Amino acid sequence: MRRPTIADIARQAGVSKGAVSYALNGQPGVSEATRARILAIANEIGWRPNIAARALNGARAHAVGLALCRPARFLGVEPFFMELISGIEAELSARSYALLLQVVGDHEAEMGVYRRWWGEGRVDGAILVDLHLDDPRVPQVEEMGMPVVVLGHPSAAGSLVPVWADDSAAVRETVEYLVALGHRRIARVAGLPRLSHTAIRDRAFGDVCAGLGLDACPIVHTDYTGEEGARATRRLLSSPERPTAIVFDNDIMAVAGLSVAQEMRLDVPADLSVVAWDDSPLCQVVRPPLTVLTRDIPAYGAHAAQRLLALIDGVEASPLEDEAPRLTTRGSTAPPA
Amino acid sequence: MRRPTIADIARQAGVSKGAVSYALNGQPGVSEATRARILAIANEIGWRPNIAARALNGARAHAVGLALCRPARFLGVEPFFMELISGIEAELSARSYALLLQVVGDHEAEMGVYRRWWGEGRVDGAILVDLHLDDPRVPQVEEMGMPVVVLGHPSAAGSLVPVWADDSAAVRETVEYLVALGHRRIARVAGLPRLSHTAIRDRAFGDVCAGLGLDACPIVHTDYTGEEGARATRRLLSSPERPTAIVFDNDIMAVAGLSVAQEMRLDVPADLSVVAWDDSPLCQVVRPPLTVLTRDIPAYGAHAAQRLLALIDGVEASPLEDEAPRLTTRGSTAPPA
DNA sequence: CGTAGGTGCTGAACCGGATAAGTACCGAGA
DNA sequence: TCTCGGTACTTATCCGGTTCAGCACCTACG
Repeated sequence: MRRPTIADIARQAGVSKGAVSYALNGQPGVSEATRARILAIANEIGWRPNIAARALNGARAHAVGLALCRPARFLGVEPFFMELISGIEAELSARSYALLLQVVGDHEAEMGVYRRWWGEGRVDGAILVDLHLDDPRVPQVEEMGMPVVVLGHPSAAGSLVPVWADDSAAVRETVEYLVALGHRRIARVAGLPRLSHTAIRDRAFGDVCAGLGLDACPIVHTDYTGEEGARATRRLLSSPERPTAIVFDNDIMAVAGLSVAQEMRLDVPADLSVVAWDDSPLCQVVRPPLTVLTRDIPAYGAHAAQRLLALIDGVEASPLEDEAPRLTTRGSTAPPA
Repeated sequence: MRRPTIADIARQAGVSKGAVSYALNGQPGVSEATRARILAIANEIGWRPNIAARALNGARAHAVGLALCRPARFLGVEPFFMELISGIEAELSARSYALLLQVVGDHEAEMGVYRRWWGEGRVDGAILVDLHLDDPRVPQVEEMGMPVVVLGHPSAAGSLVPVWADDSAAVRETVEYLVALGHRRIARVAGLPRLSHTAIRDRAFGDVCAGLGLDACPIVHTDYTGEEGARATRRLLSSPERPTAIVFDNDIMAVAGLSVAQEMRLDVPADLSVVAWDDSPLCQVVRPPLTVLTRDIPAYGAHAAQRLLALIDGVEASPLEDEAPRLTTRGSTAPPA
C-alpha cells in the first residue's frame, strides 16, 4: 500500500513522468485529452504531491513559522495569542499554508528554532512578536535573509516589515475621555517594561497627562498576571493621593484590580473608574462590565500573515498600520464621586 | 550564498558524499579521524540537513499535526487549548519535533487537512481532540493508517490510543463534597452536549445524585460562553426549587454565574455555592475566589505527545489514564445558609 | 606465504518530483 | 515536394540527501 507517485500515473496512462508532471501542474506541453486522462487517474488512485520531492526542486515549504517566547503559563492566561493565531490561520489556510508553532524558553532558543526551520527549508518565512527595546532578534533575522513580518511598532522593526496599531492614539483617547468625565488623578498599570509596546504606551500616557496638566499620573509595571495586577492596584489605592481612574494593560489585571477595589469597599465606577486594554468575554461578565480598549486581534494576525505571504511571493510588502484600538465604554467608567 | 550541502563538505574534506553522510549521522563506515574532520568542516560552513531531501528517502517529517475545529472566537476564550499546546510543545521540542497547527471550520475540513498532511508526508502523526459521540473522524483516521492519539475517553476512541482523565471520579468527588457540606439541591451547567466528555460528566452527575438520594439535579447545556453560562444560571436561580450549589463546566461560565448570583442579591457562598471546572487565574481573582476542579492541562498535552511519539517510533503505545481532576476548595463553597 | 576477514572508503543508484533539451509527427506555406 | 514551425510528447538531468555493492588495503592466522 505504497503512496502512489507520478510514476504510477505515468505507467497507467501510458505516458512519461514528464508528461504527467506537466499535466498535473497545469503547464502547457500536453493535450487536453491526455491532461484529462492523467488527472482522472491521479484522482482515482488518490495521488498527492510529495512536498519533500517538490521542496527538493526549490519549491516553497508552504509553511510559516511562529516561535513564541513566553512561559507556558502565560500563554494560557492571555487569549491574545490564540486569537492572533486564529487570525493568522484564517489567512494561511486560505492559501493552504500551515503554521509551524513552537513554544521556546528564551530568545536564544527562539533564534535557534528560526535558524533551524529556515536552514532546513521547513518554512518560507516567520512572524516575530513581542518585540523588545533594541531587540537582538531583529538584526539576526535580517542577516538570515528570511522573509519576516514583525508585529510591533516600526521604530523597533529595523528593516523588517512591521504591522502595528497606534497605541499612542488609544492611550490619548482613553485619558482624554477620563479627563472629560472629570478625572484628574489617573494611573496606569502597565505590562512588562522591556516590551517595546509598553514603552510606547508609557510615553504616550506621560505625554498626554502632561499635556492636559494632570498632577501625578503614576505608572506601575507588572508581568501581566492577575496577582501583580491586584498588588499594583492595592498599592495605588492605598496611596494618599488615590487615583480616581486606573487604566490596565490587559483584561486579567483589570478584573483583578476591580476585585481589589471592591475588597477595599470602593464603588466602581463611583469611587474608581477602570479601563482594560483588550476586550474579552471576561470584561463583559464581571460587575460592573468593564470599559475597554477593543482591538480586532484576529484581523491583526491576518494582516501580518497577508504581508508575510506577499513577502514570500517576492512582492514588496509595505508596512501596515492597523486600526487603532477603540474605546468601548461600559459600566466601569463614570465621573468621579 | 547557496546553502551548503554534503557535496560541499565532501569536496572540502576530499572524501565522497557517502562518507560524509556516514560521518554526519554517526554511522559506522568512517574512521574517527575522518569523522571529526568532516564534522568540523560541516560546523564551520554552517551545514544544516535539508529535511526535504531526507524525507525523500522515507525519513520522518519530524512534525505532528493538530487541527482544531472550533470557531476562532472560542479559542481565545478558553485557555485550555493554549495550555494544551504548550504541554504538547514541551514534549515535542525536546525531540526537535514541530507542531503543525491549523484552525478549521468543521470536521470535514479537519479531515481534509489531516489527509493532506499525511498524504504529503508533512506530519508523522496527529492528535485528535474534542471527540463527539460516534465521532466520524475516528474510523476515518483509522483507515488512513496515520499514527493518532486521541484526547478523550477510550469509549469514543475506537482502536486509537486514548489519553484521558477520569471525569466521573471528579464529578463524584465534587458532588459528595457538596452533599457533605449539607447541599441537597445541586445543579450542573454543562458544555456542548454532543461532546463525549460532556456526556460522561452528565451521566456521572446523574448517577451520583441518584445514588445519594438527592431530589432534582438539573443539568443545563450551553456552548461554554459566558453569555450562555449567565443565562443558564439566571434560569436555575429563578426556579422555585432554587439550587443551593451549581457546578459549572468551565471557568468562564462559573465567573459569569457568580456575577448573576451577585446581581440577584444572593450571597456566595452563603446562598449559593459555586464550583468551576478548570482552574485559571480568573478563578482566583474573582470575589469570592472559586472552588475549582484542577487539571494539569499541560501535562495532559505532554502525555499525549509522548504517546504519539512512541507510536511514530513503532512502539506499541498503551492507553494512558491521566490524573483525575482534583477538587481545590476556595471561598465559593460553604454549607447552605 | 597465502588468504580470510575486517576497516575505510568510493561510486552509483535511488527517493519523487520539476524541467531543460531533444525528437517524432503533423499541417501549412512556398 | 520540401521545409518550416508548432504541438505533443520523451529522455535525461537535477535537487540533497541515504544506502548498498564493491573495492583497495591492512592485519592476523594457519
